[in-house]
Amino acid sequence: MSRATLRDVAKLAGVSVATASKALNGQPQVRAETRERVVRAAEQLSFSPNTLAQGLITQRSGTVGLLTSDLEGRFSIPILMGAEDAFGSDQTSVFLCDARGDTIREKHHLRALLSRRVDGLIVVGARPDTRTSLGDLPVPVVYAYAPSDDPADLSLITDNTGGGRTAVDHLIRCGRRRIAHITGDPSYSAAQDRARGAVDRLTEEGLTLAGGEVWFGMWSEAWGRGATRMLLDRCPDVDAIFAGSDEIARGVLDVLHEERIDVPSRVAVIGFDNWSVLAVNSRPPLTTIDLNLEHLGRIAAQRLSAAMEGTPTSGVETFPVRLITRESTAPLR
Amino acid sequence: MSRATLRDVAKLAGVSVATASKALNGQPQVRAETRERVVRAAEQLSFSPNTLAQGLITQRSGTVGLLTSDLEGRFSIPILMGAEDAFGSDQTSVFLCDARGDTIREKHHLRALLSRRVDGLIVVGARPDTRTSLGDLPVPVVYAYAPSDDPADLSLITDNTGGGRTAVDHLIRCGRRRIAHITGDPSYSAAQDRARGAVDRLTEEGLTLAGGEVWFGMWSEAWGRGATRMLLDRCPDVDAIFAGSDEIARGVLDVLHEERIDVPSRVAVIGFDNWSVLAVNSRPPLTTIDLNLEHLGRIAAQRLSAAMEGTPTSGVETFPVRLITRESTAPLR
DNA sequence: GACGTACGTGAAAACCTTTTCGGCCCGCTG
DNA sequence: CAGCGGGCCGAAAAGGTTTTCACGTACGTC
Repeated sequence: MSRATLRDVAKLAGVSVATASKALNGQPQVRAETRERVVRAAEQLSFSPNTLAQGLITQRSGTVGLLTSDLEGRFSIPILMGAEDAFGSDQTSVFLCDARGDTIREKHHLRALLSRRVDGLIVVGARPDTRTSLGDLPVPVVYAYAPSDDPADLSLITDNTGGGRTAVDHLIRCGRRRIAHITGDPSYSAAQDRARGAVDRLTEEGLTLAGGEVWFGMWSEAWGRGATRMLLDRCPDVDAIFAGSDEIARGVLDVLHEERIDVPSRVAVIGFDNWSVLAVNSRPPLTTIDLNLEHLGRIAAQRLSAAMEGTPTSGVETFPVRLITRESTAPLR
Repeated sequence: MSRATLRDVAKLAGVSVATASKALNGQPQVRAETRERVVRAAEQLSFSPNTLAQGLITQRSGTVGLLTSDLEGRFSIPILMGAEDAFGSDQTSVFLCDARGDTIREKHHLRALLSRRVDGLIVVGARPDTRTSLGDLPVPVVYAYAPSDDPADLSLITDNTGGGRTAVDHLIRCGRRRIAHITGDPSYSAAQDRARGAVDRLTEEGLTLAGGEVWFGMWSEAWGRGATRMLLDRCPDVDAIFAGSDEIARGVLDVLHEERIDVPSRVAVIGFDNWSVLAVNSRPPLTTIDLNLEHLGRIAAQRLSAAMEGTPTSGVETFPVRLITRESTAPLR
């Protein structure tokens, strides 16, 4: 395969480049018969227009940058996928850049992306805490997952507080009253927010946390196991555990299983993240909260498109999470 | 921030665009003093060259496409990361496209990428079986993880056979003699290859598989659990289990734990993939085989660069895997 | 003082496409 | 028959950069 240009096509069709261009782009001022000839010539040479040249003149590159710090992580990928399919793949392609949490690498990538004249930028954080704004750029930017600290930017985030509330609400509806919350690193706003949502819902019901307080620790199975042992020790009549992540939930389930405490009949367990390799394969399969990240990605793409068309928005938009019920929770009795 | 062009810079510096270009690109035929003036002007306007225009004339877009079918999966990401850092991020940016296993979507993406004049293409499969070649393209292509069926293409794959051999070799060195192999879907060449490597190594040692044959099934924890129960039933004196994936290994560990069979003192367990969320957090942490995919990605980028520079290669290159020892294996006694 | 050389600079072409505008031809109207 | 309008096409400019080549100046050499 070689590389035909529009001029080659025009020559083969016996017309000028201008006409060839119009023919291929569906412009009306070209006779049907001529158009047909051009189209055939283009096919014959397997012509595909040089997007660089197009971008040069339309001032639109048809590309966007996705700047992440969480490539190995599991948050940016679903967002990326959502974004990818919200932009028609023929219209817009996405440049993926992973800054690996390094600010200077991020600057570097940013520079490269601007140099490539991306039409917009999606910035995905590694954790849901606010991050510093990229400042004023010549292209629109959407922050996803981790919000920008500048209210003039547009940030799209998941509703962690609502997630905590939803989780506890589900447990209450299952008839549970002695609900504990084991979660991860307290320096994560996600941990704080989920806990707050959980406690709020309990309070509404006139309940307090089993175990007396939130069990903060680490985002790991090991912590889930350790905390569960301590919890059972201190509060053996607990009838539900809300884990701050699916990893933690796996640890919780593991210990309950070891102690021959049946899930869900005696203790219900709910996780967070819907990380399917963990949630689907656990014993029993884990009820959990899905962050709906593909949706977030799709919306990010839409907002970015809107901004590119000239109608930017700003502020923080919060998106609801979704309860995924599996078998680790069930009504009492 | 606005968008300065080279002309603006030139005007501000009081030189022609030609001179400005040469000054910024380190061409020798510019007086030092002039260069300095241009550079300052460029900084002042925060000029960044339009890569589209550069690409148009140099016939190099400085981009490559990464075409995958496994974005949600865990194979393409490490490869992508390896590739990303092998290309200097300032030299080359990567377009990420996920075909989601759909051939027509793949064609679509391919068309778009060629239209964007990518300088090269990396194709990553979702599973390690051979895939049909994309055929003759105007840019070099490297197939990674899943090899192309056309020997004229260059394919980079992991050594699954060697991995199976390495796993069993390690178990043998731990003094194990009654080694079973529980693995996934037999339609995957990965499953077949790993099994073959395992059996070969056993044969060299004059051993046969505990349980009589390879236990093919599914790539899931549940199958790992089920198979282990059957295995213990039929062959209670097994002293090592080689699991075809870390997921399966988790299932294996789970049942052994349930049956109060100590790992590694009575039965050693080794997994495959080094999927860290599974392997690191298991009880005990899992010895496993790492596919070294970042390395594969880096090599893919290097081979692609070489091909872009005019020295293409072809055939299938196989890359060694790596044993990661944790605590689920140990010498007997 | 004439000439050659080296160096620094600028004009212009090239990359490929889109779009505007002018021109041509045809048929129609008055 | 003159004039006019509409339909179709091509010439040319534009977009931002790199590169080639020619030009001008200053200097050194004979």
